[in-house]
Amino acid sequence: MAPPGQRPRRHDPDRRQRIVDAALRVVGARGIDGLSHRTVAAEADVPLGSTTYHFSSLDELLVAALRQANEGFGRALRESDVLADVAAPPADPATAATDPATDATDRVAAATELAAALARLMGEWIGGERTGVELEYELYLAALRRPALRPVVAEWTDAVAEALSRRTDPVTARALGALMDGIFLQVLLTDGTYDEEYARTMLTRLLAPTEPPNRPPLTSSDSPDTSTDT
Amino acid sequence: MAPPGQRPRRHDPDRRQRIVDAALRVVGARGIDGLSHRTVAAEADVPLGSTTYHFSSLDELLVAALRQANEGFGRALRESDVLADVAAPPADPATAATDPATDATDRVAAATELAAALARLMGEWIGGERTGVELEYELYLAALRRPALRPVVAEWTDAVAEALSRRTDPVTARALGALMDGIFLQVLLTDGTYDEEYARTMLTRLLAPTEPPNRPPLTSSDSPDTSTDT
Amino acid sequence: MAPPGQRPRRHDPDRRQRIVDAALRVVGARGIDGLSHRTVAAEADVPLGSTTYHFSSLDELLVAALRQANEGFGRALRESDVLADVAAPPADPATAATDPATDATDRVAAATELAAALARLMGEWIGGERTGVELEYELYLAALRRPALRPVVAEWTDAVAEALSRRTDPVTARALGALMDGIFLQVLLTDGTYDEEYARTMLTRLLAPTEPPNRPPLTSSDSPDTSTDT
Amino acid sequence: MAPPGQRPRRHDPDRRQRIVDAALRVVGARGIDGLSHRTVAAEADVPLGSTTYHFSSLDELLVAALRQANEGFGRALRESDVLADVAAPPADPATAATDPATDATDRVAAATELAAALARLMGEWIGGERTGVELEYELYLAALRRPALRPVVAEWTDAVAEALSRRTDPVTARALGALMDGIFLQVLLTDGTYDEEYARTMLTRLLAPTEPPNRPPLTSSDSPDTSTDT
DNA sequence: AATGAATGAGCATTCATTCAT
DNA sequence: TATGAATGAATGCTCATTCAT
Repeated sequence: MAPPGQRPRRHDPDRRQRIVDAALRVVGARGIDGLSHRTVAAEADVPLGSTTYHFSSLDELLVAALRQANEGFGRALRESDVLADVAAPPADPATAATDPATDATDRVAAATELAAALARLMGEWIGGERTGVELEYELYLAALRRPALRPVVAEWTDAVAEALSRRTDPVTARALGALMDGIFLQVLLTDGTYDEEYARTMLTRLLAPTEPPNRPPLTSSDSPDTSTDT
Repeated sequence: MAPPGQRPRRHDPDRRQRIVDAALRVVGARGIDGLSHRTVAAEADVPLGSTTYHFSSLDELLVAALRQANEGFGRALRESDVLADVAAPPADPATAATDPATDATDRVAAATELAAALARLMGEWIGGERTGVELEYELYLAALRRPALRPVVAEWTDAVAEALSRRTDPVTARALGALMDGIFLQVLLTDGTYDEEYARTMLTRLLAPTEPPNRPPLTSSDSPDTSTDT
Repeated sequence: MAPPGQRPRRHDPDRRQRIVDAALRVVGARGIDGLSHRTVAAEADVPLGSTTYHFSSLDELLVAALRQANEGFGRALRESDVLADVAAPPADPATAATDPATDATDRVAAATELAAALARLMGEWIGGERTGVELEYELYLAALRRPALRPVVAEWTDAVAEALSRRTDPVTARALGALMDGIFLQVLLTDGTYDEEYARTMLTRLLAPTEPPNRPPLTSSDSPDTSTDT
Repeated sequence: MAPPGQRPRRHDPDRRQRIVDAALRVVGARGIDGLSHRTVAAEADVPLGSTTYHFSSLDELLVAALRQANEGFGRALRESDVLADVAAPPADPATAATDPATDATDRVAAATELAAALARLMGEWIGGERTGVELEYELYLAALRRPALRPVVAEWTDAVAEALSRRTDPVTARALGALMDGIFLQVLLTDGTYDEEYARTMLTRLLAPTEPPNRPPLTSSDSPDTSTDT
């Protein structure tokens, strides 16, 4: 039994974990630029050499930290009502297409509901301590210049897309993620405030595909300009 | 008279400008973390003291650099056909609502067109050297942790929103910006490829406000799976 | 029974040998300064502790490595035609001194031949990958500051001198070694190219003692064999 | 006037020089491996940052140190009687070739003399503190793995060759340098003793081109300058 | 107004070695 | 007998900033 307050502590399992936790605290408090072997060692109360032993480079530590942060939000997502089985995932639109009118109505309702749930979740997340969101976005955005983080970000966006795919098609799911990112950033980067109503509206639009009103849907003239890309 | 071969260059107007240009090159090449008084002095070929003289802190230099980068994209935006006066800006959707049917048709056409123009612009931007986009996003996102940059980012998002407001309402304009950011980031952060079709589709949805149900619209062919990505 | 995919490898004979081989590769690739318990363990694919177990200090490992490198060149020397018994080793110049003229002629011919063989061998050695020579010289020269290596270097120079003594007297043999070292170093230290002709010429001179022809100039005390080496 | 013992010392010219001197002392005392920004700063009694300011890399410092060491030996060489104009430099052996017999005699005498002077100089150098020679050779040999030093070594060998060219042809001059290096190394690397007689003998041989006795002495095309160096 | 010299803090990383198993 | 974990020291280097000109 090691005397408390001292620092013999040879055998120390889950020291690795403690270091990751400390890294998240450091990034939260001082930003990624504030993360160094020294700062994290101090925060975790372990010797300097210990941090380089467990994570041979800072990138490695960042990867672990980002992955852990992702799990945090993933859990929040899962625990929220976003994924509640209000309506069965309409994975295949064709199956349920018995009564068009009813179907459409249901789909719009489901979309509204999902958008609202997402907007609420966003509000909850950003409403807490700003540090939390900032921390996660800082790690997330660091992938811009640190290729080592990119696979982890990809894992993350895939996971979100997949989760939302239970309530919409995969492509839309990705777009929802993109829009949520964009909205968060507008708030974070400009010292703005989060407007849940705005988020809900826009997410809803993304979920309700452009459907021209009561006219024979898209005229053929619509096809050509579709293909204008590249 | 300065001895030839030396580097006197006292009285040097636009030295300030040269420093900003150099800063952009440095950030493009080595990231924000690679920006220092030294690196920028070397890149601009000015004495070290000169950089601290003109920009007493790095933040100040970053502000100037971000502002200049913004102007670059602003110019591209203005020169593109995104803002072409195809249709008069329907600033207030209510005003033009004379003939619902015609109006709706026009609006859909205008939306499709604007979305396509934006998606194309995005493609052009990201299609060039990745460095360019990366550089701008790096400066832009740096505001997350550098309050000094936040006003500049706000200026920027306001400018974009205002520009787009000529073709849609201000709120939607902001959302377009958010979605564009989100899409760009998905590409940049995951080493992904830009899918113009996907971008066009989602921007279109954002531009086509949710039309309340009770009508029998949707043909199955119109459902989300249209957006074939990859 | 070790689980597959792991790396149990307890009882591993010739692990010691594998470590020495790895050390040579490491020095070849990264220089002596790049040699550490860690690098060699990685290169040999053995656990870190294993290197400190078999070689309690780096000097010990260097000794083993140098000895092994020497054997490599020793073998090359033996396999070359340098030691071919073209002419019987004129160990004692005096013995054969029957007919001065003939003898002198023969000796010149033998010297020319030996010098040519040595120069050729040098060319072959340095002509391959520069890494090989560099590696050996690096270990060899390390003795300058590492007394532990000096006995090994002495072994080596003695061995070379002894080998050459079959074709010339011991003192000259040592000088040949010295000149070869000097020539190699001129090439290695200045990024120069090896000039076999030059080497041959100078080795020949060393082998053909300044024997004043039929004139009486030099006092006998001046002749080379006077130089009693230790 | 700065208070002694303190360390204000802002304006300090020739601090650069002091650092180089300190570097030589450090290498002399602890070897190149013992040279670090810290050790040299301590030895020179300057702040750590000062060493990195004046020499942005250790290689740069080593270059300066080696150059300075070279100058030391160069001075010794110049001050010795090695270059004394005993006989006019027979730069072109052909010119003086009036009376073959006399000429040959003179040349042998000159060679003997030069060799003796060189051997004596070597003895003086190595006879002093071993540290001096060791230090210079350590820097010199470091070029093996540090390309940055190679040009300096080349400068040096060229300078020596050129100096000796006043007393012999350039190719032979280079060979003299090589042999001297080789002899020094045999002493330094094996804890041996310097044998001036041996050195003199071998240097003499190098200076006395193999001229077969009483036979028509090799056409001039065969003389040392044959060895076409680059 | 402009700048080169100077400096102390801090950085990521590598390392020989110790130690408990 | 081997070995993975652990650790404190050290290294090369970059830096923002200060200061005397």
